[in-house]
Amino acid sequence: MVRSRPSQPTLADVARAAGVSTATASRALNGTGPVSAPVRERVRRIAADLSYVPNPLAVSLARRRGHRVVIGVVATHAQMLTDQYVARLVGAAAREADAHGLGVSTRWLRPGDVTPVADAARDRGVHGLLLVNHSLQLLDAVPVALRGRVAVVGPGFGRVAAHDVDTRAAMHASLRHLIDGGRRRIAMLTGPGWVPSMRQPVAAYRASMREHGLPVRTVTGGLSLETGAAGARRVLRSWPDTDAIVAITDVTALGALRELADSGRRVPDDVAVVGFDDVPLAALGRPALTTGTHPVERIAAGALRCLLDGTAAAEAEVVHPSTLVPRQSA
Amino acid sequence: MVRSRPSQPTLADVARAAGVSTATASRALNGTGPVSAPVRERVRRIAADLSYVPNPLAVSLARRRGHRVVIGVVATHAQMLTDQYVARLVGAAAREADAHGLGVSTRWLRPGDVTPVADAARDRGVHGLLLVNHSLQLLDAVPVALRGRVAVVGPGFGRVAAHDVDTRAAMHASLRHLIDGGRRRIAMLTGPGWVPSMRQPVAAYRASMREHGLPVRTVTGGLSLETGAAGARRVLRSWPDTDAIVAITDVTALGALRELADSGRRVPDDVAVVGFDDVPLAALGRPALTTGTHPVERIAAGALRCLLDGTAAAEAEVVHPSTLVPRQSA
DNA sequence: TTGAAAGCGCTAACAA
DNA sequence: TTGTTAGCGCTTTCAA
Repeated sequence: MVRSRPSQPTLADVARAAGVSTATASRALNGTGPVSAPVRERVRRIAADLSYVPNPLAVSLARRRGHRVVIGVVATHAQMLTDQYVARLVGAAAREADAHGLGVSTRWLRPGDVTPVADAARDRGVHGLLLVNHSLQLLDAVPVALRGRVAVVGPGFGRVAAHDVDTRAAMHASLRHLIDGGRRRIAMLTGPGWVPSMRQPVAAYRASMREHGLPVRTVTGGLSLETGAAGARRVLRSWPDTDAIVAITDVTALGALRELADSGRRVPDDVAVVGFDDVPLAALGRPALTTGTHPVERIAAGALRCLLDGTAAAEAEVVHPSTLVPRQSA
Repeated sequence: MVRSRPSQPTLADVARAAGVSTATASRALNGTGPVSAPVRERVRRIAADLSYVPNPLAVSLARRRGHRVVIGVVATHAQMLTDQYVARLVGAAAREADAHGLGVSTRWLRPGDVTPVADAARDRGVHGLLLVNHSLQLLDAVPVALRGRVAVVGPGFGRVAAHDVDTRAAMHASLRHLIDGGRRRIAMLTGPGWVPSMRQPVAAYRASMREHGLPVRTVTGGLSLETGAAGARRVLRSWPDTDAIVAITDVTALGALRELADSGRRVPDDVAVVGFDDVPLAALGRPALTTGTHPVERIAAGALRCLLDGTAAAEAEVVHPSTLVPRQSA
């Protein structure tokens, strides 16, 4: 089959110009296997001269690995894929992926539906899977074919490589800040029960409060502004003497802030409020929200990297620190 | 070379089971080329029975096309890649890409530096390029090798396929809303000059104001809260009787809102404010910001789709409508 | 309407 | 330390 010469130089071109076989050229460029120093240098120089760029498709095909990382987001509604947090995560992953010649794509996973994981295992284009908002059940459904190619953002349950923010330490820091500021009757607005990553801070809150001999006051909520406001209302009704509220997320905290304003309480004078996530809005609102940072970019980069390096098999649980940002609300 | 049988069925397996050649099987499954109806049916059924999933890498390699879409974001700082707008765009693109078995990655382009575009053309893994915040100069630097595989978010200058929000109509709608509400002395906070997509709304503002016989009052700004506040301050100093401000983005508008509050003006009583983008914060703040929606998800999906379909060559300029969301600020 | 076979560009097992 | 060569799984000529 005669075909017009493609413009891009291939490994064969480099090898020919260097007077070696493609195998040697491959070894020289990848640093894999034995190659004499002079040959390696020559091959590399010639590759540079020809401005040779390996075809990542051919590389991946030959290495039998996929070309993209699928970010599986567990959510009740497809709309949650456009959530700020998810977008931040995907953006960071997409950036990290570029350096490796890979791409990322996102996929919606319904809670309880594990078939997408099996599908991913069957798709040879999938290099790895990054799970968000996953449950333990989902991790248990990961087929062997995908072993070592799965990482999660959140708790790993000792099953897979996991990258998470240190919500426990963040909660301790928030409570310490409040207690140091003289608050004693501190209530917590928690998240919905189906998100496992939101159970840890609640546990930390309980433990910390007990440890300080302070009353435990929790109200279960959602993740929206409205549920935050409703939660604050419930708190004030149940325990009118509450002098501080810690919320599971900034959005919840902002809802609480609004409710407090509407009910005539002064923040932070009457009630202090602390959030978590440090969304852009936190710094801009009035009063500006005291909150803990969420190093999403670092988490995404870390998780993606261990997926790309094949480090996922290590099943490491990396916890990224959060920093308390004191502003006006507490 | 002996190798353990891989678990995934290949096209060869399907062809063998159907008693045809791989060529016929390929044609039958892809619907390309002539295949008799019964053969096609048989092949498809067998493929389904075997739960055959084509290897996207092999497909792409054979078809000589890339496996990922690179989103090139022109920005002065790398940090702008973590911008809300960009994250929303990337998130939407990643979602759309998944259905096509592709991935996306992002790359930072410094203003004026066109080498990354040439690099992308040289990388056989790049299926297409999606440019954001691009300049005309950048589009002119697109090498022929990339022709028809580039799409942009923003103005296409008649060079490439372009998807954009209808900023012109959005500006007209905002001004109509203000004028209907009795405002006459309407100032505009514009964006930095190097972002070409931000010139159109300014032009629309000028045209519309002239058309109504109203005074044109523009103040050049940045895209941050601070520059928004500074812009509002300049407006009030230059034209103290200003009764409305339209801002190039929501963040700028929020900055103006804060400045107005600090200077004791009531919104919307003394001065009305309209933004653009409809960021989450717009609805949550007090007063809630009147703004125009920015259908980023639809823009990203559209741009990506025309990249994947090869429709990019059509050089179509698709303009997505924006909707005015009246809230408290105007 | 079908099949044989030549790629696509690279990696890695094996022999030398 | 190097080269030969058989894949990786699919598409697409070309001849039948």
